[in-house]
Amino acid sequence: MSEEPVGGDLSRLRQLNASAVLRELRGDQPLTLTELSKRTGLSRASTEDVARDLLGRGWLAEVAPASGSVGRPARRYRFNAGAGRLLGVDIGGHKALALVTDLDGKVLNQTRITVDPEAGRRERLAAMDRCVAKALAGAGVEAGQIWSTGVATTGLVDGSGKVMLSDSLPEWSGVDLAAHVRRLVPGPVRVENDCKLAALAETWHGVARYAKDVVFLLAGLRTGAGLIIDGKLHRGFANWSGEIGALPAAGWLRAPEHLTSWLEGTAASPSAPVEFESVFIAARAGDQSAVQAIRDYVQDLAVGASALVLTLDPQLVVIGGGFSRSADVMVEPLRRELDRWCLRTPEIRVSAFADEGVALGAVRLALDEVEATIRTGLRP
Amino acid sequence: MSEEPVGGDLSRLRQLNASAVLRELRGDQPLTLTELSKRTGLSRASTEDVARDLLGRGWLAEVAPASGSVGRPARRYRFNAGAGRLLGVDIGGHKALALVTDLDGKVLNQTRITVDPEAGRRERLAAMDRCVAKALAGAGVEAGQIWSTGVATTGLVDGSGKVMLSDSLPEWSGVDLAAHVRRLVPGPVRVENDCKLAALAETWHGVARYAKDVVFLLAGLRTGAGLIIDGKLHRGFANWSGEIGALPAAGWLRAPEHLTSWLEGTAASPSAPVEFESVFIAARAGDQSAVQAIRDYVQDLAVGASALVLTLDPQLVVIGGGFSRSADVMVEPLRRELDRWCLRTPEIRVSAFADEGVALGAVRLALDEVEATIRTGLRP
DNA sequence: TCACGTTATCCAGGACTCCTGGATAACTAT
DNA sequence: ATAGTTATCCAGGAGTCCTGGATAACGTGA
Repeated sequence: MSEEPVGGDLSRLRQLNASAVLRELRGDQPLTLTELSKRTGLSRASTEDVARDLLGRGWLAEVAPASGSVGRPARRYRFNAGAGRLLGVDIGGHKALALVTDLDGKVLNQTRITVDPEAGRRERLAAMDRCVAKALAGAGVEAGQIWSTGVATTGLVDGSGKVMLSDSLPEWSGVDLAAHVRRLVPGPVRVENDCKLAALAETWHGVARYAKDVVFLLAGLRTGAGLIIDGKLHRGFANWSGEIGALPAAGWLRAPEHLTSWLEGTAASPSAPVEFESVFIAARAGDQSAVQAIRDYVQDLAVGASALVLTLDPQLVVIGGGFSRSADVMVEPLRRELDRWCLRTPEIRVSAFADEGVALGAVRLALDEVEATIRTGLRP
Repeated sequence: MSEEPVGGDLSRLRQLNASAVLRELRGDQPLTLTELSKRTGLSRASTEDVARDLLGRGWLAEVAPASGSVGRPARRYRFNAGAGRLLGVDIGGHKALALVTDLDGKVLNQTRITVDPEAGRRERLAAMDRCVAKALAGAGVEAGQIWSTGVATTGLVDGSGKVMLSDSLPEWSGVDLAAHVRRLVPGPVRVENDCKLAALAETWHGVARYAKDVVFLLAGLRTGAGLIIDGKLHRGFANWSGEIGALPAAGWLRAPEHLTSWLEGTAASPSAPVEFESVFIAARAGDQSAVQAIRDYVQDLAVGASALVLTLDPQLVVIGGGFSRSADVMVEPLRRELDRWCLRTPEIRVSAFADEGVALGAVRLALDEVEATIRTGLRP
């Protein structure tokens, strides 16, 4: 139903076999032709032909042969991640973050610029531009070398890359991010919601690598979710998926207040997200009021999370977002709450990313675009 | 990620092109080679070759040429749905229902047997056997002619076709339905939950034909849901998807009580599901207490439904199950309730099936199995 | 050092599938 | 009848894959 493998020309067959070879080589260790041939099911001779082809086009690179085995040493190939460059941008409330990576997602440069949360559209876009320029310069990459770009933003994004609605950022609804970024870099530009991209990053290089169905919870000043279903990012009909927070019964809107009100009880102001650490630090030190605040928070979080879990029955729940650095104290209470509601409580893991997960997801989005073009014509 | 189109031999290319041709011919009207060639993108000559091949194997049938056009009349082909037979069985609390269909899902025989809700495992299985035998006889089909079989049951089903858990049917947990049915018919047998299959039937021949993301609500004495995501049935990691009713906040357990208590207020006993009609009839006639009972019911139903909708953002919500015959009086209240909670209320449709939807979904499950074998070798 | 086994690479030859383009067939319209 | 139109049939050629054999490169043991 979804993506019917379509037939066609003989060249189409070559394309399929070439992507099969590339897929095998996305694993980390280089492979010999014989190994490749076994994995793809192609004959050795054809594998050789395909590999020669891909090598000529720059998709593969040769690696020094392994020594120490009997027989003639085999040439070894690896995916040439350096063939192209990807750009991932996360434009949020307090910061702009840009990643320049290779085709494996290896970060060549990570640049962060702080942005005034009150900044208007013009100012925020300008900050993003500076951030991108700095990241490109830092990686020693011309804008023209960027193959594909992904952009993450809060709020709801339509298919063409416009921000439809954003309550948290001033003057942000309606901005055509894709068009704006297309002026900076060539190649395709895709825009997506930050929660969704954070989820995507987890299945790519994060803690959800081997799961097909994943619920990602963004736990921070905002609460949100991103869903991976059958290995793919689920968007929904109008890209509104995962917005369970809209249900008052879920309690996601009020959930963070348990933490902010605890902070207000202490001296620190909760304006900067860093300050939030203190609740978790206090809880870890045994402060009962902090423990209780976190418990209340998790209790509210868990109702919505349970709704997501009961709906989808995922293999895995990943906690990310601003609070995830301190999420070790959240996991157990969350598990207990989920046990209360869910028929089968999934595994719970904490994101290993700091705050670059969203931008990495944007890179993955950019890579999706590249891989789609692989399937329909191998360009370089 | 999910189903990577894999390459291979030249024969693999032929397979792909053959399935492309078959896919085009699953549309209702027969096509000429020229039309097929245009739709598949293949050259005319190759299309002819593929069609000749498929015709020889029995997958296609020739239709009398259309007259009245200029030029030489073209031969026309259609999918030969009569090449094989499928069996779909729905084994529920009150009845067993078996469908024998062709490869298009056209029903050749529909047989229903009533079963005592209190019947034990042995008795229920025996009733199912009788039902299947009668359906086969009624369709004039030998068991050996059945290519593939799907079975629907309440409760949760594991991957191998065992019922893991069923609260509603006595002695039903643990029964190995697949193994049992495999003694009746050759060919693959797959078992799945009834809500899920009802959802599948709607996307196949029901009111959800053109939607990729669908929430199906089973509204009856039991309340349940089946999810279609990206055109495919979503099962979840342990096949527990859609069980939002487990969340007390969703209110699905108590929802039908609003209707049963109204019925208890009247003379009729709510044991037989037919009696339920009376609430809806009364409501349609303007009985305010009945209208209120339905409103209360819908209000409880809508909370869980909203959770599903907010999670997935489907294009469409389909109402099926025992109450769906009378669902016209439910649609408007449901829409109003969903409007209260959802960011975007999807289209709401009522299933057009009576109670054979579940069995038809079982047939679709059987057909999935057949189509999978098409992609890896065209047998007959 | 050299033959030998092992493994990889290279090189036809053959089979299959698709494409192109032209010749032939069948039907309608004038 | 003849012209026009569309479908079918029939090579010939190109691309891709497979098989199997010849050659190359390396380690091992005599």
